[in-house]
Amino acid sequence: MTSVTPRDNKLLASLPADVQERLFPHLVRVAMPLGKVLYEAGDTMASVYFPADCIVSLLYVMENGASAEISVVGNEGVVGVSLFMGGESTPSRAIVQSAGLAYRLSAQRIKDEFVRHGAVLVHVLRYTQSLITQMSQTAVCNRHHNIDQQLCRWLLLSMDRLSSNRLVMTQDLIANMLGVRREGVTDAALKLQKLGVIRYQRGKIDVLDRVRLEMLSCECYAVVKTEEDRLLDYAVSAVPDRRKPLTRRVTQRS
Amino acid sequence: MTSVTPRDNKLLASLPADVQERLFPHLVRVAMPLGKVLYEAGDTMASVYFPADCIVSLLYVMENGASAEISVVGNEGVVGVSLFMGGESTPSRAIVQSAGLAYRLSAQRIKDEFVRHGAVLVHVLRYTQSLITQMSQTAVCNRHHNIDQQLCRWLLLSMDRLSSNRLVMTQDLIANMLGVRREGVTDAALKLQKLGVIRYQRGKIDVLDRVRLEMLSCECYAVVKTEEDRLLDYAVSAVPDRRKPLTRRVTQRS
DNA sequence: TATGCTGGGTGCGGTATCGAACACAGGACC
DNA sequence: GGTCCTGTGTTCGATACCGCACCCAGCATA
Repeated sequence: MTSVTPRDNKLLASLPADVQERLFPHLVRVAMPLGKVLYEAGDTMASVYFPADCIVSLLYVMENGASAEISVVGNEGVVGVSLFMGGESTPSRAIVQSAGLAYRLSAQRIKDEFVRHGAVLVHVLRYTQSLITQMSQTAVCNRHHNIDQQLCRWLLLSMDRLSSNRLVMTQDLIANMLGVRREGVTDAALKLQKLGVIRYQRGKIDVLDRVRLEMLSCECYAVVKTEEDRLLDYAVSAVPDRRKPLTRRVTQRS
Repeated sequence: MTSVTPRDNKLLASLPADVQERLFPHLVRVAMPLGKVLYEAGDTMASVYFPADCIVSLLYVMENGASAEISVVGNEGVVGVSLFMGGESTPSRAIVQSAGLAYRLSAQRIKDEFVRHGAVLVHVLRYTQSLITQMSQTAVCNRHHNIDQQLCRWLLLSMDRLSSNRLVMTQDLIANMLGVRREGVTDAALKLQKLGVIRYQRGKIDVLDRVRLEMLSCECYAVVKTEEDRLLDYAVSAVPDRRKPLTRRVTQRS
């Protein structure tokens, strides 16, 4: 818990040493309790957040109150891409889905760094593209796949962003994220439990058989994961304009 | 038809004069016939396309062949944002949804221009953010709104990208875009026709009452349109880092 | 022990959409 | 004129999900 450092965020960790030296002194470690709202839809953003061990959901809330998660951000990325995209705000809400810590950076710092057109620009843009993939795939998934499959996808995406295979998350909250009824999640979760893939009890979900979970998931998880692996291959992406090999890795355990 | 110029693309038109002078000689005018595939999912992109009077759909195709449009690009934007985002490819297909002309620019030219970190970077990033809004809203719309509403949204988004209020588009194609059955579109279109909002005949759709169409649409159209207006206010966005006023304009006729 | 709250399980009718099959009409082509 | 193809209209049963209502179990608190 106290051993968390900025380098727990993979995006930060992958930046060149000189950029890290320049940036890290300005990072503020902040607690991210479950349910904390980082931005409300339309808010002008004052900072970006680099999750260390928490998960943040980007959620659209409709006029009638119904909602749907469009993407999820963990220690592989950053919350608040609109800041460097130039829009300063988005119509979505950012809310903490799994508690933990994050590092906050002021809007001006990230923009200054962005304008230098160095590694930060390259990294955050590639990350943003992976976010676009996740959003697009969510759109398709919402259209074509049933709750059972979507629950699997959601569990996998969440697990990838945590070190453990236990999620602290009620079915009601999951239903809100998926934009479906709580009962629908109950049904799907019951099926998974009967298959021995997960076990849950009052808000705690343990994934017992990840491989089977992947098989039961729709293709959307694999697409997102593959594209993430390709785009966030931070280790070698520090040189701008260097073409990445396009090989797609097979989905595998984190 | 022959009077089309690069300035018919609003993104190009809004660039500063010096950038236009540098860029325009490298633009190639290309025909965009209905159904032409600009990129297949996963293709490495060789060029970007600035639509002049055509519409391009970004489409996800699933393993089982089912598909869904995640966003639509007209003369307000550019096709191929992955090129400057750094990914070089996306898992989506880009396909011409309404025939016309576009201006093609090679991958290297756009990247060179991007690296100068001038108006082009600012413009395309803001445009990309509006694209993100469209994708996100599509995800939510797919989850929560019925075919009737989605058809209205889709017609409005398409009309905004054409000068006329006639769409040349069969119900079957629309169904592919929305990711629903053709019969579902037939039903929805029949209702709209009976209300006197549209008239159609064998692949030609005339919008007779746009105001009513907007009222019948779900909120998703207004959200996307408002955000587009805010982000693509090209006229005054040429200065990097200049903060835009955050006033939201009411949705109105194009 | 009583109470209350939260998380989860179940049942029921309603509805939107699906998959499939078929019928019909406009227009192009011979 | 006849023929064919494409675009549209219609029907029917299946199903996934919804809204609602209610119940039960675990757990904390008094």
